[in-house]
Amino acid sequence: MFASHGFAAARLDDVAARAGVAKGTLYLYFRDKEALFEALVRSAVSPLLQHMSKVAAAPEISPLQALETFFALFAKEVLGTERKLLLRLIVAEGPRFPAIAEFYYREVVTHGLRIMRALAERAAREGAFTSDAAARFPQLIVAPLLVAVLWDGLFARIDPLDVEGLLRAHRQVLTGKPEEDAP
Amino acid sequence: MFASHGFAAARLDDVAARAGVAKGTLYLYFRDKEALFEALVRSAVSPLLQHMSKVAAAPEISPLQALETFFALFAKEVLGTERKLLLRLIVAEGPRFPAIAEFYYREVVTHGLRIMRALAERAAREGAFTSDAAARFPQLIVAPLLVAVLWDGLFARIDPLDVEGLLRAHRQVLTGKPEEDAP
Amino acid sequence: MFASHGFAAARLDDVAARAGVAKGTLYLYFRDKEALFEALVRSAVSPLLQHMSKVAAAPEISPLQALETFFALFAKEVLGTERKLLLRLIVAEGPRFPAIAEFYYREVVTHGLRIMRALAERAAREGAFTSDAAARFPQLIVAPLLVAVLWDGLFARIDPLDVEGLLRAHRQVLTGKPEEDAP
Amino acid sequence: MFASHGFAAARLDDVAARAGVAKGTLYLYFRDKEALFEALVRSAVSPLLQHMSKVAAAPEISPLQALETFFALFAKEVLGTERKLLLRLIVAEGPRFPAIAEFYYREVVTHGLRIMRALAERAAREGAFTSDAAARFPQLIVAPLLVAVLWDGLFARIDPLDVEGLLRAHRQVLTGKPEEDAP
DNA sequence: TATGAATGAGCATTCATTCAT
DNA sequence: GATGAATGAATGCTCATTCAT
Repeated sequence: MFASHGFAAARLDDVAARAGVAKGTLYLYFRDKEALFEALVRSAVSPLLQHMSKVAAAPEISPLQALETFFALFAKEVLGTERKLLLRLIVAEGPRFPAIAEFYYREVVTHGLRIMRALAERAAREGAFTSDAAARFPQLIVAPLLVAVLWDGLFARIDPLDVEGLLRAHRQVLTGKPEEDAP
Repeated sequence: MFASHGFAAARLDDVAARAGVAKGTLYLYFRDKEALFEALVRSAVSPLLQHMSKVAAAPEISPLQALETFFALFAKEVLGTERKLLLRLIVAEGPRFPAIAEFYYREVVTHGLRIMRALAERAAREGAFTSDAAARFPQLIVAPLLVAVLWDGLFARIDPLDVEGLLRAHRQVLTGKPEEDAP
Repeated sequence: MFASHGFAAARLDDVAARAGVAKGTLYLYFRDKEALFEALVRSAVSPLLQHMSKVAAAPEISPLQALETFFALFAKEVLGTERKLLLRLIVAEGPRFPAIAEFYYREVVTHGLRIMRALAERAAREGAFTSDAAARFPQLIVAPLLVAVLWDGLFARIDPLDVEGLLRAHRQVLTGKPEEDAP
Repeated sequence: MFASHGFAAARLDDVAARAGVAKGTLYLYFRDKEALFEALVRSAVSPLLQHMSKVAAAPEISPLQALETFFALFAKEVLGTERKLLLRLIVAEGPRFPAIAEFYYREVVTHGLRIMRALAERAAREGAFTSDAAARFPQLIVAPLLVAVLWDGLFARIDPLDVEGLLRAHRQVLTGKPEEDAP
């Protein structure tokens, strides 16, 4: 409900109904709507973390392979599931919920950027990336993923995005190669 | 009010107060809250479009210069003003206001991407970009800008972003050059 | 507007529009909505009075003929026109507008009943009516007319009323004749 | 509240206060103001129906006695109670609430007229009525009752109606007898 | 005299929150 | 623990009324 309606427009009636409990029951577990919302985000974030850890724990494969794997995982496990809604939710409601934003920053953003940075540094060292720019600003690696998620939410019906093509092109830019080798 | 509170949480009382009119007056000009919201977005978007067109219509400057100008303009006119709130607003409320999303797509996204595509094609042809990847997916050029806006709204207080550095690094990645010439 | 929507639901916007003037103009002529309403009713009542006078001024025809004439006039000039709305309006809003009710009583009801009473007295004297009951309660003569008006407003769409038949039957009852002579 | 103020002017605040509940509580039981209004009419009408059925189901009493009983019942249970307000309410608001009008027609009018018609037919057959006019248009029997209710609402303060006298005179007219036997 | 933009009190409706059972 | 009926503050919207032009 929160993901599809936003914080303010989500009704606790519906939340309770979807949870299969009475509305009053919610208040046994959460002080108020905000607390429920924050708990939801926190709990929804952990699977995201686990997925990220998987990628991070990947064995010694080349940076490019790691990037490809990461992108594929993202496409499948975030864009392909309701997890994309979580991302949108944080972007939409974060500014009004500093606690949420901070939590998300601490639990997801720093981890993710650390992994991306390590990847980019290795890639720069090994010559896979044309510079250490992405290592200094690992946000550059993730930015198109975020665009994909938001595009999906906003314009999917008008002009669906070729996510795979976008990510392939993104890798092309990062590696500076005019053409990507067929897999 | 919309930008800082979101659509649902913005109260028309406050909107009217800020506008210096009585609540009823709003209804002389807008059918309802939603119409007011759409009008706001429309009106706030026009100057953005004009700015973009200016850059696009720039005469014979190199693609890299155009990129730099564009980024600078963005940093100053969007990130440096309340317009960044508008962007966040659209991202946050767009999914629930298809009309807004479609309007924004038609009026802003297509224009913007067309300009970026033209720029990227020229850059690819002239060898300024390492490939035509950005020409095929001009979203790649804009993605870090969006990230900058969202980062600003979410994490500015915790970990402010070096926007200039980010954009410089972004240009570095796009051009494939290990280091950018000092301006 | 008042007739079809009732006092409360009639909007002065619409009244002004139908009158072809601006809303503010109404207030040049009427202190407020109530004053306008009362003026409307007062002015609409006068044609009713004129019609009644016609009947009253009828030459020396038999009571039965007078009755027939009166009923026919009513069917044509009240039920067949928008005047029936006025009647409904007074019935509906009268209880909340004592001034209206009193005015209507004074201007219409007393006149009407006086005429009916005179008619009934003559009819009783001449043996056209079976008793002086209708002379003592001339409302009895008018009651079916009122029923016809209200029925028209409430049930016309479900079960239209044969007004002519009703009034013929009513005359039959009043005169006590098993069958009415064909005219 | 509805009866004394009309539908539009009745405030749910007052309704709730009179019901001894909070305003929000009303919406637990009725979808909106209109639904509440319809429910009110429905609930107020049922006792009326039951009373009527009682009289109708009366065993072997003469038509005249039935008529007398019916009129007495009406005087006591409608004119003597707040139910008369209901009648006025339906007359006043019916035209704007077709559902109400139809419901009232189906549930009350048809029943009532059927009973009156049966009574009138028997009376005509037995010679108690001078013709079958009232059997063909049973509205004629009820009309003075309606007049009594409306008169009460409109002119009671100016010129109270002798209801008993009116109804006695009405029976006189129906039966064609110059004078009614003392009971 | 006429306008119509502006007003703001008023009201129906919603929904987060409470609490007796 | 769980319920769900009840609450009442909050808010979008309407419309009679005013008044500067």
